[in-house]
Amino acid sequence: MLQVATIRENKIKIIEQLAVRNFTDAENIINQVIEKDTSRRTTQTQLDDALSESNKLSKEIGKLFQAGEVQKANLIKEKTSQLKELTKTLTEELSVFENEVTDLLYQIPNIPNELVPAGNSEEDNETIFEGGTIPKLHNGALPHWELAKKYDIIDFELGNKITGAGFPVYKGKGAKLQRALIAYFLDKNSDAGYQEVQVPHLINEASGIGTGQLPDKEGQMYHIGIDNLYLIPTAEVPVTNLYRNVLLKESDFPILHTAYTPCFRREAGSYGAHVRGLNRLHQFDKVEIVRIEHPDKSYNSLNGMVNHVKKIIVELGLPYRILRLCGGDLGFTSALTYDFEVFSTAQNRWLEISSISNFESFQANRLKLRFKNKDGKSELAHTLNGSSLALPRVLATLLENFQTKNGIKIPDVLVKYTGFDIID
RNA sequence: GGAGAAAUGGCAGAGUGGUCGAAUGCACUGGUCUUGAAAACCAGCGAGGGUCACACCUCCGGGGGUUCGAAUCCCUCUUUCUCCGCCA
Repeated sequence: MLQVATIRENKIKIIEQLAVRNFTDAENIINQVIEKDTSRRTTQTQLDDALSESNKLSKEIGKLFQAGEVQKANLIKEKTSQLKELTKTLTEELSVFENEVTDLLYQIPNIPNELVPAGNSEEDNETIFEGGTIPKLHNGALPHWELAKKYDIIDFELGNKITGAGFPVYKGKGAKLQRALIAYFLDKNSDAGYQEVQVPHLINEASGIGTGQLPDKEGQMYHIGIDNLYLIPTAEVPVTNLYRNVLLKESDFPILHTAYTPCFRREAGSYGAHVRGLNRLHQFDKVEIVRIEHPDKSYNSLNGMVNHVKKIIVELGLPYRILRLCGGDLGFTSALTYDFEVFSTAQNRWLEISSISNFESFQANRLKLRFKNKDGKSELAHTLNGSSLALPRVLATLLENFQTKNGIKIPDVLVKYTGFDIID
């Protein structure tokens, strides 16, 4: 969430920038924030004064008791009782104002970076780079869900029995290929300086709030009621939350992590033909990269992350494009996002396999993730993350694009991980 | 799951109702000394709100309570440790 101080100081500019994401209610909400925060501060000052007075009197009472002047002490006690009533009222008022301000802040999305193009939907995303070549497939080339059946490497029906739709079972070379991809991605990330971490797959409420999944997107996560925990929708949540309530030194930057985790998403209301096969699942694997950065360096790092992911996709030999998300498609917490899409030849469509974002201080503010700057003041750090990569659609595209009449060829870089070079 | 103990500043560790935001040591930062380093000595050294800056307020695991006054007493939650049980 945004900081009230930032909102106060840049009100006009923020309203303008939020218009890029079609957030039309911005002016109204921002005015309310400022108004409520002013009340909050006034109340805070009144409360502080009352407490100050009360503290003074209490100390006096202490001294009087020690001096044995009980009567005088009792006289002052009456005064403090009145003050106590006052502080109680003010404390309640203060907490109401604080909650009102927080609730308002929760409704305001991150301020889009200047590079974010205006737009309403994914149609308006800006393609900034295309690479690789789309292969010519032989006659009778199949979509990946047919290939999965033909070579018996992914079973979509079997998962129905265990859990339900959207929980596929990977088998034999399918399972091995997926494991190979995970290992390959992790190695690439480690080589680029990202420290590997293994994190919990269940998160508590505070973690969900820290990275912005709660309270806004509660319905997207699986919730375990008995323990009030959520299954992670992405490794971003546990990994970024490693730094919740942390005060860093400037020399700690940059912080780079990579993690492999399964991801669980309810995907409520998104069934249909376009989500066949591996295109959209309730459980899928992903390798994530996360960075904690100095504010001056975060956009540089964002570009570095994009280049890093690009290299991996190029090595795999997939046709791809990089999109800069428009205001309408930009996530609530992000200031600038680049999506990678690969071309799934048999389906004749682009599939998103990575999304790389700079959240600036939006998450850091909720996380209370700060660092001591050169002036010795605490300042919010910047957080970034990206997929490198989401497995199912990479798998789908590999299967489709590298199919031949004799089987599915494994990209050279993966062979040392799979131990085989063809699925037949 | 049962029984007991504990949670204090970056770390260790005092503090059991009244000038305690908190002794002391280590670590860290600056300085003196030194050719340089170490050692020694001097000084500084938690966070948030608030202020032009002070003042002032809040925070001793989280929440609630008792009291004029709570790190200190009570309730509750969480976590950690020890013992027992169970177990990959």
